[in-house]
Amino acid sequence: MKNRIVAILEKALAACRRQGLLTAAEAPVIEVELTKDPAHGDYATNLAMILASREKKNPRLLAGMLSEAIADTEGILERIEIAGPGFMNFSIRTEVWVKELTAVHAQRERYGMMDFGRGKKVQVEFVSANPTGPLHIGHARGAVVGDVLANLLTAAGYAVSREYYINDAGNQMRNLGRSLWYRYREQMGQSVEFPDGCYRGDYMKDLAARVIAADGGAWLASEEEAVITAFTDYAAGAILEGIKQDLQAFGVIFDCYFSERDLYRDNRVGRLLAELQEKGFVYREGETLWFKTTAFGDDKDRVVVRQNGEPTYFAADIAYHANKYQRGFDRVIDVWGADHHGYIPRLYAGIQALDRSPEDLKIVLVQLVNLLRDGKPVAMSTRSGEFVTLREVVDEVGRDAARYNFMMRRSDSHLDFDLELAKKQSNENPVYYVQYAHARICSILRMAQERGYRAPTDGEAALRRLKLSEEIDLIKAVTRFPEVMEGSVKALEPHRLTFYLNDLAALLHSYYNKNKVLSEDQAMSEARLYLVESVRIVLQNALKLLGVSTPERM
RNA sequence: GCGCCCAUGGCUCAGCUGGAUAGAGCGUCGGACUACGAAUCCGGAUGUCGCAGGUUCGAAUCCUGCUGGGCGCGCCA
Repeated sequence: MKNRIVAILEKALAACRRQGLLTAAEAPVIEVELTKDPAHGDYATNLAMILASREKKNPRLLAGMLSEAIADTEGILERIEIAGPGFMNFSIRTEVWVKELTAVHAQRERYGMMDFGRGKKVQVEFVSANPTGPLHIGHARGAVVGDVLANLLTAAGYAVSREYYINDAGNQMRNLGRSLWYRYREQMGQSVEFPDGCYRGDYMKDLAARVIAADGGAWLASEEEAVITAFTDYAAGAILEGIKQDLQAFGVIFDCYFSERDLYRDNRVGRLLAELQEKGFVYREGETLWFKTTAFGDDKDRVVVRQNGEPTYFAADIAYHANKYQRGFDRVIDVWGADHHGYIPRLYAGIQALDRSPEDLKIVLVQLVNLLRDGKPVAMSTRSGEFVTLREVVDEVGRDAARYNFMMRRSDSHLDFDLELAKKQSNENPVYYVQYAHARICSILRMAQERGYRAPTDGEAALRRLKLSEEIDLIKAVTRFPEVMEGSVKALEPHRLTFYLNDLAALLHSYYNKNKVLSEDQAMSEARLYLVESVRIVLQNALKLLGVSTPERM
């Protein structure tokens, strides 16, 4: 609908320019928005005020001129009003709103889906937690953000791949193997002192027990270095397997798990560094290799190969991103914890040295979750083993409530997650408000079937009965869905969906309480069935994108 | 010290990239079930959009400077 107004305005604008009524060199971008106040009609544009400054003319006069030039060939406009400093307010005819619903019914589960992605390959990389322990509640937020972003991009017509980067090549991995080694010895009856940096959670005890169950004390006889290497692989593999299962229970399924070790396997890191050195972005200082990130706006240059000859994490990350583009992704989205923000300029420098545009990389920052229990902060640390796992959250709060909760704030704002509150208040959780609206409609549909009522199939005649202001408001909300989708995808802001859903559910509940859908008047009932069914379709489509279920009964 | 993010009713947060009288939820006060489901609805109260300037027809939104909070500044990952 918005686009139709824009199109009408474009024609009017062009007409005015042809007639020499407008003289400025370039035509402005036309912006049309939904009005907040019904007194301002349905849509409004500030076009005349934008023109006013360019043309040096009175905005209200310009608005009048544009209004004269408008040719409403489709007959969708009830009236145009000029208001305030020069707004043009458009009121859409009621029948036109009602007719919009036919698109919802025609497209059903495709309603709101778009194709502007044009099949371009996009990769969303998220979670990417080191396999040193189970995922905890902090990872859960990133998991949902990444997953829903991927859903949104898919819905916009992109070819999306979900990827998990496994940082399995650093010192942390070695610590993991060593931690298991100490636990193992402890359980074999030796007295051990755990060095700093060890992972001490219960899951390590379980792993040690599994090793003992399989091999007994056989490892005690082996040389320590060899044991640690073997234990590292074993622990990382087992933990990663657990992570995959936890993610699956949370409704998150990756297309690809990419191992950092693979980057070293055929010397991709080394070859990449050589290439960058050739291009002049890498220089040597003694044994150390530096990347000239300052050439791309970073504060200082960064080391890519240490004095001891080992490449840094950063070096591997450049190689990793080079690899992403080599795999044909036109656009790469990384979802990171906000504590990594200082790393952003570095990575942008990296991809630009590879001749990629900064446009090809988008980093979405997710603020860490502030975990509370009864209002008091809970300290979390993977190493000490004190944390609430993703699995526990899913089991206790439920998948739907957990996912919806994480989607209720912009990803870059802090999020308090109170465990007791989430559990205790599960019945008052906003997710149920939305799901209840869906279940309610399903209930009406069941009742309608019993009475032998059917929503009209093409139904334009029958739909003329929908003319209450609550009905038009509901239709407006329903048909706004594609616009919400588009904005949400383009801004990479999935939280907009939950706010929209809340609005839509509120209108539905309000309408339900005020007006009976099913009555003695069959034609009226059927028209209203058509309306609530369209609400249901949109609720379902949006909830599906969030990975939240749509119960027919609750 | 330098950099990034944040500051909006009592609390938690939106505010569609500069629009008209700043909105929700929770909480609070008062109402609505012989009803298609009360996990719902209806109504009331609550604001110097951190402070001070600036940009313009117009600022919660953009710029500058303060104040207060979070995070980051490794040849860790």
